[in-house]
Amino acid sequence: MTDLKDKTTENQILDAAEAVFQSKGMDGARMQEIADKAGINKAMLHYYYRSKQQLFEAVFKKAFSLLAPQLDRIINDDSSIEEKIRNFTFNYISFVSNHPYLPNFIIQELNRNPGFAERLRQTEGFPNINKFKRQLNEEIEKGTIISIKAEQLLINILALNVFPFIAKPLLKTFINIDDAFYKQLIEHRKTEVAEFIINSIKPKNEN
Amino acid sequence: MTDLKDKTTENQILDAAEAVFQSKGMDGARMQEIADKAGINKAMLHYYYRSKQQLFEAVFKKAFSLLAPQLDRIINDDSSIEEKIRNFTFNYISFVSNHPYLPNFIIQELNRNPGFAERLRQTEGFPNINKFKRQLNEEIEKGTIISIKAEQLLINILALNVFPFIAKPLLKTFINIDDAFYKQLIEHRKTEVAEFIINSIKPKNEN
DNA sequence: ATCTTTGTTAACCATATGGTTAAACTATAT
DNA sequence: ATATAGTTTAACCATATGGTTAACAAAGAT
Repeated sequence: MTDLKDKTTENQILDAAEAVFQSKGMDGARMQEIADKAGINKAMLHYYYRSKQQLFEAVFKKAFSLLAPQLDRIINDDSSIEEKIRNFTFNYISFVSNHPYLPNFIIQELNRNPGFAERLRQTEGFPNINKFKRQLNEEIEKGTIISIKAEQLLINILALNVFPFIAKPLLKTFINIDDAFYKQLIEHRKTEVAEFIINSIKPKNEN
Repeated sequence: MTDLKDKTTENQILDAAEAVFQSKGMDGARMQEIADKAGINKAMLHYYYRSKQQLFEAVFKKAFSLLAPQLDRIINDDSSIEEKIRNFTFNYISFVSNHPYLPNFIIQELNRNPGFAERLRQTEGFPNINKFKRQLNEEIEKGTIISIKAEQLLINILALNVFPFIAKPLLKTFINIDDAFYKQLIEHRKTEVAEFIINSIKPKNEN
């Protein structure tokens, strides 16, 4: 019977746990709130996931597995560096716009528990950057891209794409705009960020 | 007597609270741990700062007032956009290298309590971007900088400078390097990030 | 039909946690 | 010396919190 029918409860729990953990973090989350949101008894949480920690890890791994393989796929396909930058930017911002809590959740919890990050590398779909590195160096060699370390470029790509979601409250206040305008800025970034990056790594005087 | 002599206890508390709050966040911090770290009785925390919330806010405001005015000063001085980018990048990365918990602490707590951000705008030293905006638009008019919205450029500048500190555990795993090498990457970024940005906003074919 | 496994609940438990209190201590002013 | 105001402590308190238990319900297997 544990096939598909009674998965409902387990899924209700996971859904509720996602909502609570992702908006309040491990420390701020309360088992009671998760139970309430799932519409079940608190004991059920422990019946399906032994402890808060294990429920949390289930949520975390699911969240991570939603983002990481996406990045991995794009940086390891057959397109050019330039196309990869455009693809990643567009896909990532589109996806995260619909899951705005994800990036902050992941980064926050990795900060709380840095050892966690290491355990993730073993995960299926964890981004491998070797191909990207080789490809970038080839394009630099050919002169189609200026000299830049792959690590730095990858940090820059991630920074420009992820940061606006993580720092939204700060940035909104800083540039003094409301939610609607912020959303609009993000929308523009789906293409602008890629151009910004590409502009930066394209050689000058290319005529 | 409350002049300078007995400020010690109050300062010990604030120092301890800083350490604990900044590494564990509001939710993860424990009053007992702060008391222990300060080497005093837990009741003292409430004697000097009525509640956890008030102690937290003291820590938060101090942290914010360490970063914000620095940014404000740079973007409102008389130098060119290009110089401002170089100055900010160098100063910010240098400063935060010595206070690595600060950016994550601030951004995390603003996410936990977005209303907090609004209250900060009144703060002395809160960055005002109007001059930067005007200046940027003038330079764009003159053709020394390509067309870009001030808001987007500011987001990009902050993203490239701040993100590597916030996402350190993720990035370390992602690009598969140890602490020493990460430190080195950051060191390079003190100048590289500015060049990256400037490269991106400088018109091509400038000869 | 009834035994067994799985799912669910209400009540309970031990401990952690933010906060309080009353008494003791310290030092200064008179 | 001693009254006074500020400082510090140990003990205490109410509540929140993660987790457990025992009894009960549902459903499949025999």
